Amino acid sequence: MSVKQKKRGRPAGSSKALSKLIILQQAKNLLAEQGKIPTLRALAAELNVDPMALYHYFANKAALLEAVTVSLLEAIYQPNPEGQWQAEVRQLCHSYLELLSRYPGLLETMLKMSTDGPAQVFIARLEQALTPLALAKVEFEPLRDLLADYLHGVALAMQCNPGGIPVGCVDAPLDLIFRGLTSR
Amino acid sequence: MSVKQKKRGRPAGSSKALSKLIILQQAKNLLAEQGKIPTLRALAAELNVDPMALYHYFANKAALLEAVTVSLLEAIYQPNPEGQWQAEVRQLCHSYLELLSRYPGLLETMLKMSTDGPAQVFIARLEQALTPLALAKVEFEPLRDLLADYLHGVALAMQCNPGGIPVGCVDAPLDLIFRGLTSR
DNA sequence: GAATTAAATCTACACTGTAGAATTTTAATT
DNA sequence: AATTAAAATTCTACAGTGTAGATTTAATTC
Repeated sequence: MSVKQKKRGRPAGSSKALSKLIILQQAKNLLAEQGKIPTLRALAAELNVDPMALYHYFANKAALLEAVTVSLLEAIYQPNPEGQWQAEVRQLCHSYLELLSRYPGLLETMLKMSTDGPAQVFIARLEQALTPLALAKVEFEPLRDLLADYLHGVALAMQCNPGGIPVGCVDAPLDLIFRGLTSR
Repeated sequence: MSVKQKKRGRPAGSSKALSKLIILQQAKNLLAEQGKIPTLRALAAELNVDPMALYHYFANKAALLEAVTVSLLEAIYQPNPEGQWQAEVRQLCHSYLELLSRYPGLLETMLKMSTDGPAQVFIARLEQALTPLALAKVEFEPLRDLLADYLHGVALAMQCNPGGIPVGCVDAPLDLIFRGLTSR
């Protein structure tokens, strides 16, 4: 009887073993704990469930990771539109980077997603932070692209070099960007 | 005799089937053709050789990819230190991006490498292009970090969204950076 | 000529995502 | 109440991945 064989089929009573929420929560835990995307088998083991059970809730692994990404990205810093814009942007960037580095794989998942919803979250928050500047579209867009891609590059470096790069590394480059912005 | 069984053991005469160079060349071809890192089996098949033969020349797949990376990065644009620095930097960035997007996987391989030789190539060329500005160290370093990580972010976006992003997308953000640089 | 090294193949393993079928329970329909 | 359908789960199995280890053959060295 070495390995306990679990009973097959739908569980009795109202004791559903799983739910999207539970799966996502555990996936986030493992992602943060192990610093890398868990395998479906590892995730299922943690949930005490057969790996294939996950497919009842998500079409495939990519869909699961996208759901994790959407859910996590809501948590980035919400800037105060009436604050000091430079400090607000800085805090937003730090928050974004902390998230992307605490949950490796988020970045690639986000960039590969068909819906750009998650990517828009950062951009929307950036607009909030920059409200005081009242930038025109042609001024805002290059800044947005520069900032987003720069942070993605830093996040990628962080996740290729775990623990070796602090989020503060963006401060001097951010100053450089700000300088180009204030000297219009 | 459906499948032809190749003769085992060291080949006769001076007809060595493989060499580091041949492997690297074919790896680059497949990388560019298929737009993704080939499997060792695919690479070996293209070379008409057993997959394990590759391990005679490289310790593992990562080592092979690192060799590809080192070899390819030499090819980026060599700026003229006496040219117009803005145009030189722009051309360097375009060249760097074209390389990173033509050979997906290069970026991650480079960032994960222990030796930072390959990453230094871009930085050295950037210094060349910026010679006319005679920047102090404290001015150069933020610029270097900003530019490198920004380009890596763009390259990542390109490789997550194949064919959808032209290298020219960096032009406006580059102008923004240049502005912060000329207004010292 | 014997021993060593070089260059290759073969076999086999653990790990991955996941397709497809079987099983058990609950809900819906007749 | 009986039947049918749907939901929630497990089991089995497969193809694809990198690669460890043993084996084979030929060239080189002593």
